[in-house]
Amino acid sequence: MARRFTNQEIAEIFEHIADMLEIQGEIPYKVMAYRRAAENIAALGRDIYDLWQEGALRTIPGVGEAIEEKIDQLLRTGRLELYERLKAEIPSGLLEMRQIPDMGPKRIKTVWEKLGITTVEELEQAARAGKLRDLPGFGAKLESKILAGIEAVRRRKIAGRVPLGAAWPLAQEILRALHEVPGVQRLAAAGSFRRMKETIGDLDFLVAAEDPEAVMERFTTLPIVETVLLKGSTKSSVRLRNGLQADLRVIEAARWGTALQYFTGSQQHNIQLREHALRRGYSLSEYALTRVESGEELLCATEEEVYERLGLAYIPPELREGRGEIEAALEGRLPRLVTIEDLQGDLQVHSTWSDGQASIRDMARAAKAKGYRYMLLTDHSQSLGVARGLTPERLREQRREVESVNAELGDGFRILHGAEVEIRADGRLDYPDEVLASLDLVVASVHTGLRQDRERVTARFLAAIHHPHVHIIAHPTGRLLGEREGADADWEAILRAAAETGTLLEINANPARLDLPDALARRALELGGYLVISTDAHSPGELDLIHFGVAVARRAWATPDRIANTWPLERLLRWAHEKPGRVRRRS
DNA sequence: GCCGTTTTCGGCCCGACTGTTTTCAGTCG
Repeated sequence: MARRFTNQEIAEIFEHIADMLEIQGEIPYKVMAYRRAAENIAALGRDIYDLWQEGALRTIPGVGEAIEEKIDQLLRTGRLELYERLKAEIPSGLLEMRQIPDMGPKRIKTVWEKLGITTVEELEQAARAGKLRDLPGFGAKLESKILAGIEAVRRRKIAGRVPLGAAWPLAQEILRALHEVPGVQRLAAAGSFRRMKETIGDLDFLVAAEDPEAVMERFTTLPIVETVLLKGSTKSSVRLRNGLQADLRVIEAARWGTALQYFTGSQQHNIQLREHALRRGYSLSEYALTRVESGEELLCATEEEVYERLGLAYIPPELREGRGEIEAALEGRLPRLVTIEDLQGDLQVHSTWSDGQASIRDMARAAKAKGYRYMLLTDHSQSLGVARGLTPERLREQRREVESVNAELGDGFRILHGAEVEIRADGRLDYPDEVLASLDLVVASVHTGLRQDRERVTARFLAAIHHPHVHIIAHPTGRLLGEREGADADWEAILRAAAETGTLLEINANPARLDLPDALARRALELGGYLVISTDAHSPGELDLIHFGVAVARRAWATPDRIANTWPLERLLRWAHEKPGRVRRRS
């Protein structure tokens, strides 16, 4: 049997195919088709093998007859003829050149054909020897830019995508600085940052101002700017010291709506929106909606106007990924997305009883101050030694403190006594059933053995989900963004079992995790499941991370009703206490 | 290569900036 590919690996193969076809000079639309298919496969909430077996590959947007056949060939035989052929034809060094700024497919093809250059090293030598400048479309300036680009790539001065949480403080710093510039009328961070995507490729800022010069000047001379990549009259790009690129566009306030819409993206959403506009007789750009027939410009000062004039309900930024949101807006079936104000409590909070940094009282006061009605205390269970997990005896002692703080805080807020219980390597839980039964709510999670094989990991999760006293599965995949992949498991089976047993799946709001990922969260909802959004706070300040989790839920199209910590306490507890009945019915 | 309340063929979003150019190609988003 052919080896198993992940969705990610298959997406990468099509991405490489697109790069190689592009260098070969294939028509751009074909290249775009492979890229789009790759993007949608990477963002799939389902295992592509399941779709393959169901004969449903064509339900993936951008997958038609030809690409379906190629996926089938790959999954059946473990090889893809087209891919192997292209790899034989196109030296791999040419693909590496794509990372160098200003080296696109045409220029790569030129140096390859005219000078026989096939590696970055050869490109560097040719540039140093002044051999590039005489090529058609090249010149002395471009030659030195290419050399600088090679150097930047080598010294890893060019960052790939960074986790949203890492980009957050940088964006705030830049926003603060731009806010101080005189004459700035409106200001926003756009792009994938505004869409709250889990990783950010670059930072995009939009400013409305009378005098673009002053804003551009301030932006390009910020202390955290390493180099200015380009600076025009309405657009500047810089590379920040950490390697992240930041772009700024300045426009007049009257065009704010179209500009913000354009700059927020995503590219796929914009393409689809602009196609939709054309069908309705408008050409849409960042400047205006233009009637195609008369050339008349309609200026939109707000995004709401843009969508309204196109006959669409307003589409929140988190949904703008080209995954059906325009059709939904057209038919008036966009979900009413969950907001931070909908939340009534935080369902994963630690204290100094295990590895937290604050007392139960301090955590509870902070939670109450946020307007919550409840908080689930979830210190670690005994086997997690590194986190000073609690023995059953300590857990009983802790209950007394919970009761005393509850009495102190009075009505209107309640600390629920719970625990974050290890799902052990054999699938059993880290406390005996009678201990679990004594808790208000039980959160179960995996911290060790994430690298077990797929069948074993899946079995562990299923065992926990079918346990009558487990109510929430925390940070399910165990991934750490930019550091560690999530566990390899049959997520479809896990999400389905969770939905059937009414086991809640956590969206962990910590920006290092964001787990469940948005695609799996959306699939969980499709399967009829319910989620919670929790911070996993280890200090009072970390309760504020909740907005990252809300963003993931919104990107998963979640309505408030499907997020269990929007429920009143009584409903939440009733739901939990009904679980043993649901488990029995299913087994 | 994908896709369809203009189409199963003929379209496929729109614009800024740079450098190499006498009017535009390439890259990028």
